[in-house]
Amino acid sequence: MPGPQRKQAILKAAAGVFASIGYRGSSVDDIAEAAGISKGTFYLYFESRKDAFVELIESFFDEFARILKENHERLEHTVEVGGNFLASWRENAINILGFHRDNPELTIIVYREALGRDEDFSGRLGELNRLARSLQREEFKTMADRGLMRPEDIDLVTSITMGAAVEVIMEHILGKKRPDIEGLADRLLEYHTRALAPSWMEVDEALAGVLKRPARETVQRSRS
Amino acid sequence: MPGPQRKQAILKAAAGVFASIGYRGSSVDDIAEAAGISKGTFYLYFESRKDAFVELIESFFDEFARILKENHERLEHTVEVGGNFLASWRENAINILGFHRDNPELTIIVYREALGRDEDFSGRLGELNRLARSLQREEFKTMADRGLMRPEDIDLVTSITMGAAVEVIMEHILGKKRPDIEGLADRLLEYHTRALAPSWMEVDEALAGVLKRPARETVQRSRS
Amino acid sequence: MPGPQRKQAILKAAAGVFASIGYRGSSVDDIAEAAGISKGTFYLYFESRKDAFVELIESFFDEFARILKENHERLEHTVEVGGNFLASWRENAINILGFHRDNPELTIIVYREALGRDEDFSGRLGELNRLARSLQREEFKTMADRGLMRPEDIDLVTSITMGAAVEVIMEHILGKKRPDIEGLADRLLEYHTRALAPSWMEVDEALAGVLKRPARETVQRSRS
Amino acid sequence: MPGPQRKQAILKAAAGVFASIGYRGSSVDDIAEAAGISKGTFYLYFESRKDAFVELIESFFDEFARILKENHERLEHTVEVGGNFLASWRENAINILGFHRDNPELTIIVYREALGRDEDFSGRLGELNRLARSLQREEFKTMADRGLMRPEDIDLVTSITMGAAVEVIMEHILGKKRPDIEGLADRLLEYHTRALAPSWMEVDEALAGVLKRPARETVQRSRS
DNA sequence: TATGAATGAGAATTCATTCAT
DNA sequence: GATGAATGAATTCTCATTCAT
Repeated sequence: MPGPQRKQAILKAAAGVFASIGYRGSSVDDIAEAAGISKGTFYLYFESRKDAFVELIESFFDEFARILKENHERLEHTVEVGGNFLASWRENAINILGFHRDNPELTIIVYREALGRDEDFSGRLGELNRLARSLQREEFKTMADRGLMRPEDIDLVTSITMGAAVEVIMEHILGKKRPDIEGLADRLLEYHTRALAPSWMEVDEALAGVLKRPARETVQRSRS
Repeated sequence: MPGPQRKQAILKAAAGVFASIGYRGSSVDDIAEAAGISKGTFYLYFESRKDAFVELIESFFDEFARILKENHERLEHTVEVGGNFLASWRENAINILGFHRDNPELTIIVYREALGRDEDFSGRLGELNRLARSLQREEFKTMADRGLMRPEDIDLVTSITMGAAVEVIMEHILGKKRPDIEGLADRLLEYHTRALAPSWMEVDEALAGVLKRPARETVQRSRS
Repeated sequence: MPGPQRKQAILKAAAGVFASIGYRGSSVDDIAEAAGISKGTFYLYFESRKDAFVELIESFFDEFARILKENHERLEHTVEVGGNFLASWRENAINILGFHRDNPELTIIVYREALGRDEDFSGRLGELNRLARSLQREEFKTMADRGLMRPEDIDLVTSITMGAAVEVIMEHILGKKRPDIEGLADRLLEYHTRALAPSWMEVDEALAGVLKRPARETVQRSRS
Repeated sequence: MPGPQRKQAILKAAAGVFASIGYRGSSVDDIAEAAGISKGTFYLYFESRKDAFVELIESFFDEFARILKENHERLEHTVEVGGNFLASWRENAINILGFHRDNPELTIIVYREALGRDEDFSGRLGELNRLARSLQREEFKTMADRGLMRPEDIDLVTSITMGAAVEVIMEHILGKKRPDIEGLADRLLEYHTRALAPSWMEVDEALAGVLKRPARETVQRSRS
């Protein structure tokens, strides 16, 4: 097996091991066994167990950061030119959910293991977290400035949407064979839109033009 | 120092150690030192390092489960008798946020460390998580059945509210000297209420009667 | 066994191991076995195998440096006040030979192992070597200035006397049950005195007043 | 590159590596890299790392032993026929110093590394050492028997001259760009001659006829 | 011949747990 | 009860050596 391919194979095996028994709970032996190689071989490709872990984290980081930035630019641009920002928002959500669906093991690793405060990689992840928060915050700021959302405490709203996203990813995407990414994006978008909509906005209408699976209730003018 | 009291002192020290350097990153030496005892003494009170960790988790579990059940009963009862369910919800939120504020170290331990899947305590925590979800789900079910919220995908809404809560706790309560529990509860309640309100509900009015710090926007009937 | 005593016992065992199979050839297992303890216990008293080695080296260094300085001062003082410098020289030699006789294992370690260029302790030993050379050089300088020795290349003479001393120590002291320190000192002193005596000096007479065992030949005015 | 030539090239590279980072500190990788070959190739020419080391030692041994024997025979013959034994001695010294100057890496290896008692090559070196000592001893014996030197403890004198030689080689030849072999031989010869000269010998005169650079002091008949 | 990926035995170090005092 | 010295199993990492290509 050619070098780089073997390295990828080991990384894949390592991702599985880290995801299932955790970084701290795993040993190089576990990884070597999972990859079907000897311990010595592992060290041909990585300097240390942590090295492999960091490489996984980094690859997640790089790709995720790229997506977040693209999303950010799309949304900012859409708002700027007066386009349909809900449609942009939805697309962003789909990108993010899809990315996690496509990287289930890294997702587990990053959201579980990497929260611990290990000198080395917790810094890297704090960085990722700060990046995500700051982009998200800016987006909300932009929307709030244009009157597209209620002038809520943006920091708190950021926490709410990010926490919700993480939990939805962990519970509704990981472990599902065929997660309905679009449906989840629709529901998240609807939820946050209703929560944040300024009073002038015709939410039902706005959503109707954007969601793939239309909002459930819309009507139900009951009580009247 | 009498036995049970000493045991509590050790647990307290252990909580500090686990919260600051993690379960896997800590040693019995660290705990013993933090508690001002010798390693041998630690083993007079606990069978193992994991034992102490599990006891901390358990105590968190027990207290939190009690709160969740009380909350659940209060809300169910309020809905049943046609009382102000938003007020109940708010009270519940305050209880939960307050509990975490009062147990910052255990909160860190549970939400960070315990996510890893160690055979032993991950089971216990999964249990807690399942309990919280199922109570929350039932509450939403009750509300949805009575038309108090849009008949959303209740499982997903549960994930959203729980994820949001966890993130808010981690970001806006832990590490703050004087977290504004009531304000946070108000904002969360408002957010979820707006997101979930059925079309007949006069959200602004309903919230006005419940929130300590009134919703910001309320008016802004713009566009008209 | 009390702590410091155990530490000394381990150091003693380590000295034996290092002396017999070398620093690089030895393992912590060897030392632990020689000391009759477990590997773990070794690490209660030393940070690493190197740590134990360095401690041995340092103790050798400190004691030897002390002796060298005392010797130096004695000789310089004797020369200054016009005393019997050969007697001082002899006393110095006895001190040095005696020190090595009393520390045979450290002697082996220092003169064999420590010559290799390990980043850590070779520096320490280079220091010791430089100290010995510079003191010796100064002594020769003083003697030469006073006309007490031929104005040879002092650096080379220093190498000769030091090399001779090391070899004599290794071959005639180490491994002997009862090395005759005084006899060896006599012979070395006689050798170097004859080699270095200026032409005015009555060597036989001068030595006769200093050596314990008188020079052998002295007479043998043969041939004439 | 033809086999034997390649083997020599590898040995040369190995000598450099052993001399600079030591036998025990070096790896087969280091040697292979220095030789510009792969690790596998190394094993085509040598059975093991130690094998290469032993071969270097052996070649040093063989050549050095040859020189020592030639020297020995020359000196013995000169003495036998009543020739100028000091001139022979000087020539011997030049041969030995020159040999070490021409093989600096092997010199370092042999005098530093090989002192450690590794089962395998320490035996070989002990042999070399014993050979050198016994030849030297015999030479002194011969000289003493003829009254050419004071009847000193020959074993001790052997240690003195050998130790001096080693130190002079290490300090005044290795690391110098153009060591003055003849000058060093002169000085050593003069030193030992003065130390060992029987009372009948006119040392200054005898040396004057042999040294390239005449003895420094010679005169300075002071005091008289 | 030459290669270099793969192996695995070995060495250092850590730390949970035991137990004699 | 309390101690802390001692233990040894577990883990990381290295590197001499092998062998399929």
